[in-house]
Amino acid sequence: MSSAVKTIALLSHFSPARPEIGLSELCRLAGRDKASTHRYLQALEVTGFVEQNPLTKCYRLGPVVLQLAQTRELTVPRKAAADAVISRLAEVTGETTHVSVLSGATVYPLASCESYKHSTRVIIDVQTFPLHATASGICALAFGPKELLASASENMQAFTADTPTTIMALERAVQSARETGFGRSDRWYEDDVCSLSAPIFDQTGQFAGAVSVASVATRFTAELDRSIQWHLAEASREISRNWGGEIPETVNYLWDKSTQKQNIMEHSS
Amino acid sequence: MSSAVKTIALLSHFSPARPEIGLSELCRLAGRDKASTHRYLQALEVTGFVEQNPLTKCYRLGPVVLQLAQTRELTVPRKAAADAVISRLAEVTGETTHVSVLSGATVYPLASCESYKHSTRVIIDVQTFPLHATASGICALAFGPKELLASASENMQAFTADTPTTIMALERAVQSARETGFGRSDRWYEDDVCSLSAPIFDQTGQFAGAVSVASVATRFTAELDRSIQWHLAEASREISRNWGGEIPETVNYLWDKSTQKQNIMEHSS
DNA sequence: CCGCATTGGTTCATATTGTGAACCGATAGT
DNA sequence: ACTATCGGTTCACAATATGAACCAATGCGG
Repeated sequence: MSSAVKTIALLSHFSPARPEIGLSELCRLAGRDKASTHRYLQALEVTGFVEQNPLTKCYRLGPVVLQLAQTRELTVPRKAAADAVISRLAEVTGETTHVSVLSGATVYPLASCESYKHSTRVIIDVQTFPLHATASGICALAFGPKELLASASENMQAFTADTPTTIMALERAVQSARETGFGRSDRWYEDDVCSLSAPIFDQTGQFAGAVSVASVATRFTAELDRSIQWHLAEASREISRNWGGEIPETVNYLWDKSTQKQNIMEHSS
Repeated sequence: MSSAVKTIALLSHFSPARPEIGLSELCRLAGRDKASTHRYLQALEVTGFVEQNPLTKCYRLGPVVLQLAQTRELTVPRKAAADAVISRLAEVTGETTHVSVLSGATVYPLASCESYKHSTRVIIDVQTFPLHATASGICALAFGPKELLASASENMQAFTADTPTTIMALERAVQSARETGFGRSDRWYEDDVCSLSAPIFDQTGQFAGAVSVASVATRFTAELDRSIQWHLAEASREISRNWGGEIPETVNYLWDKSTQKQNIMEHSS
């Protein structure tokens, strides 16, 4: 691994939950010695990626990240387009919603929105969505480039008792997503969290990301499941359109079928 | 220089004006060979800092920068606080306004706002504000840590025919800023651009950044100058308050004096 | 259709750079 | 006064970065 990657990797330890980190603490988090970590931090400091709180000596993210984000958003204005959609999605479903994007072999969070309908709700605070254990990840495997499966199977960490840890279990989940048009994670990544995801497609016609609803497992009824599916399909259609893409007919067919089935069920009930 | 710094430095070549860059082009911009540049880019790609446009093979900023920016903004929510103020400032002055922050020995842009009052206006598209040639930089030298002067005098590049390039000229500018409470740049960085800056102070009582108005030189009259000074002082007071700081009495006194002098002039006119 | 230029990307012997245990001085709690 | 922690530095040793030369692919003018 290049030293540049090791240096840059330090940045991933900063998060809203842990925005300021001292040298020793960062050593522990990164699993490295003080000398190296300090050198890395100096490299990040001269480039403006971190700055040191002069009072506490702790490090925090620096101002250049704001510049870069602005350029990224002007280049690929995906966040702004997704924000409004997931906000509405959170409102109608009453659950936490989020959008993730695929870059290389990794699914990154792009934006999230919490609903205030319930006093308990899911908080999205992850750096990357594991391919094998999250609804977004399953979506990526089912509708994204097929090389992803290799990456996914390399590291199938068990986050909960239910996380799929065998290739067979993973392939079953992926197959199910391809048949329904939705990724699904039932207490696979966090206890008590059920998630549903719909794939998003961009101007190249490729899988570009996923829009998801994360619900507290205890209130995730079959009815809510159906409702979320319908709204997810709508949300994905809208975001895909905003990103310059459109839903492939094969996927559209799956969603329509799923919706029709629901209508039938609703009529018969 | 560490390889990490060299790697990270590649990111600074991405800007709204040049959001996607090919390998060869980046080699030229960075002044390095293809092999190294390619290795750097791979490091940036695996960490999600850049991604490759699959069609053009060009590289562009990746999604992680958005994550980092979000964390930064939650940690140090300076941009949001400044945005509203510079927007109003742009409206009342009719000129382009911006806010910069000091991190280490570098002044970075944080936010900018263009006025639509005139058909010609200044566009802010810089990565860093040179200490010796911009109003923000002079502010930093005049009111920031005194070590900055050494950094500034190390590289006094002449951007225009009027850029101060001697220590003496620079010290004169800094002295003037200390006496008036405003940084000033009269066609020092770009031809036809006059800028005025007021220092911003944060919760530690230290200089934290500057708020500036950049005007097209040909319409920069003495009257506009006075008007901008008054509004800048107000803007700085407000942003400093938002950032948890307050204006030192010494600076407040300078601004008040400046305003009073203006009143006297207005009365006598 | 050919030749020339340019693209993104790779190889490998060489030389620079990264590494981390041990260390220092400062601070804080017992 | 003792101990533990903090941020930060040193230096012999080991790994990593470097870049000229090299492919293969693409585009373009004649």
